Amino acid sequence: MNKVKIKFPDGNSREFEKGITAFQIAQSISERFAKEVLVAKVDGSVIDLCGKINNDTEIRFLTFNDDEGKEVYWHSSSHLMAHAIKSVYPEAKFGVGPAIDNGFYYDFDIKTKLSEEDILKIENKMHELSKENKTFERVELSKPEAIDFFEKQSDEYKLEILSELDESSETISIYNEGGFTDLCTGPHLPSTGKIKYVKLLGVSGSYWRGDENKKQLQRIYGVSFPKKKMLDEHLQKLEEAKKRDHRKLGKELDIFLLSGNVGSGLPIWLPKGTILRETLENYLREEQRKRGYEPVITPHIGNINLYKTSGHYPYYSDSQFPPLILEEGKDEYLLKPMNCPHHFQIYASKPRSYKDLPIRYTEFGTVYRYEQSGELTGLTRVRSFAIDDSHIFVRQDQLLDEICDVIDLIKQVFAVIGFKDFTTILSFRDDNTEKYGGDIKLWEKAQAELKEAAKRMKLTYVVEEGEAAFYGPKIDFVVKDVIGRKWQLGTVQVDYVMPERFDLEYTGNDGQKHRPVVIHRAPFGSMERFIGILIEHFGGEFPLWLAPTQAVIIPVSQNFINYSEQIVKDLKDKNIRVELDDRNEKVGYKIRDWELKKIPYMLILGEKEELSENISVRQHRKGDLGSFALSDFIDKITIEIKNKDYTIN
RNA sequence: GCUGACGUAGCUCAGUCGGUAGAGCACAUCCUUGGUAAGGAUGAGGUCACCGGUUCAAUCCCGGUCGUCAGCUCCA
Repeated sequence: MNKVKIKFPDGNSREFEKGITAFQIAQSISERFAKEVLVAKVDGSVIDLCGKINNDTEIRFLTFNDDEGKEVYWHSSSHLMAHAIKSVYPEAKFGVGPAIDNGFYYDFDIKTKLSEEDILKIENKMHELSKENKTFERVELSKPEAIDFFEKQSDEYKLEILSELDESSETISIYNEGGFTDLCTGPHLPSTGKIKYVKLLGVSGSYWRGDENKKQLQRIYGVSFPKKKMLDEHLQKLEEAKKRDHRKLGKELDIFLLSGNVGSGLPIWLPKGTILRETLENYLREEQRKRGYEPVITPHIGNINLYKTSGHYPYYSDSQFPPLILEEGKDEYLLKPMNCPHHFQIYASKPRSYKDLPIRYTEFGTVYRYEQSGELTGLTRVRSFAIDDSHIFVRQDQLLDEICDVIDLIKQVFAVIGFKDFTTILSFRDDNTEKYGGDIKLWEKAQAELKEAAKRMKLTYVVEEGEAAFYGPKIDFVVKDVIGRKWQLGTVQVDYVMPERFDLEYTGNDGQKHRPVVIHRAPFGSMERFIGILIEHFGGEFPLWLAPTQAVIIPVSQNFINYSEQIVKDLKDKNIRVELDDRNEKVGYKIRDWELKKIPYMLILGEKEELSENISVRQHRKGDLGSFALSDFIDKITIEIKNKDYTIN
């Protein structure tokens, strides 16, 4: 047979000469289409366009609009960047350079510490190389040939990767474009000329193989596009995102303060931020009350022995503030890094019956962790934070239902806020037994139960092994911040280990002592991180129920301050959070000011309003809504607050 | 913690190739009493992050510390 039958995504098929390249097939569709095409997908795997087709198959052509097409585009861009680096710094040795969610990076080892100007030089070089439009050529080698090749270049990192490849199961391939060769499985773009608009975004250090004991290489991040408009839009999006950054908005809207005089990573809640936080806390308190939780309050420090029992100390001493030592070895305290040991003391303070369970203690408990200085960012990673914590003590037969109820609560919290873009991760143990406490059989049980609960609650989740806490597996709810960093918010953790360590028990209906299981859970995760993300989620335009200031009264002139004060009083009586702007300024000036502060409603009061005993309402972003009777306005916003509406009209 | 960058008024930033600094906004006072995104005038505000060194002289150069930012690592 000299023909191959090719099936296309639209269901049609055609015959071609055997050995035809994917590119030629694309050309047969149209020259213009062939120009757009980057790679082809054949029988489920992505291949180079120069790949020959020798069997009957299905083919799909991928362009930059396909995720897999983008990935190849950015991967090839990273090769081109490496090429550019190599031509500016010939001694450069390369680590890895993959495509990532929004672009690509490459890790490499050179003596020069790169500056912004150096990056620009590399970027310009990339444009030059792209214009040469060299083809990417794939060459397959045996392992010894490949080792020989990279030894000649004394490319130690590539050799390390090679040494770990299994030659019997993997084809070793290298790609060459314009004299630059890299170890790579591909696939790649047909040629470098496809990479048209490149922006290198920054340089930083990164440990070889992600291991802090290994050498630190330099990493350049970049992004590239086939059209200028796409690059411009991307850069514009990055700029827009910066405006929503909670660190910027937190300052502008007087939500929180980070002061070096207090200490880094120790946020201070300003009056406006405190309203926001307490509103969220009260909402959760009310939900928890309905679900049978009991609030408790515990101290911020605890005897160090508590943490020796729990196993947190000394294994995590690196990430704790050092102990307060009153008498060496006898009287030492720790700023609490978590609330659980305190809550366990409450449980253990008297005998418990199986009839008492589940017991659900809850506390907005502030904990202190000595996070590495380089990790601190705004409110999302801090050294003191309040966990909306709860420890639920259950019997084995209650565990699954209880986990489901907790998931239900977390889902409800996220829905009320309007978080839709989150991922759920089942964090399980891996084979590294040293990292985890307790009996492996109990772990397997706990993991199975979490999985079962996730299924029952219809969560779409991924399993990540090795991400569990040392005392048990967990379900984490993860969201991204404005610059794409992922943060864990809500969490549910199943714990068979701590009850053992603290010797917790209850009397069963058989008269025997039994061990309860503990669920650690936090829907917000921490108030700090949650509100950090919340600020970015709303871009500072909080829904009415959360807005620290819900309405501002603006008298048209000083003559209407009396009337305004009367309206302020009426609104305050109805628990509306209202401010009076009695500054000696024009209306337009004040409106602009409060629009920038993103205040939901402004009430403009002048002669017209005073005579008719009405108010004029202006809504943030929407403008003038016209004249209302005060009582109608109060009714309207009371409903809006009660419903916790979050849609910005 | 590591690599790199940065730190000037409350905020956003300019500036000094070494001779102790400037704008806009905000703030205060006065004029103005104005109707849906900036009315006018005047004024006050800075140990140029901190500590050392070099120098006749340091905000500027050098070293250290602290803080911030990006990334890595870590995150009970």
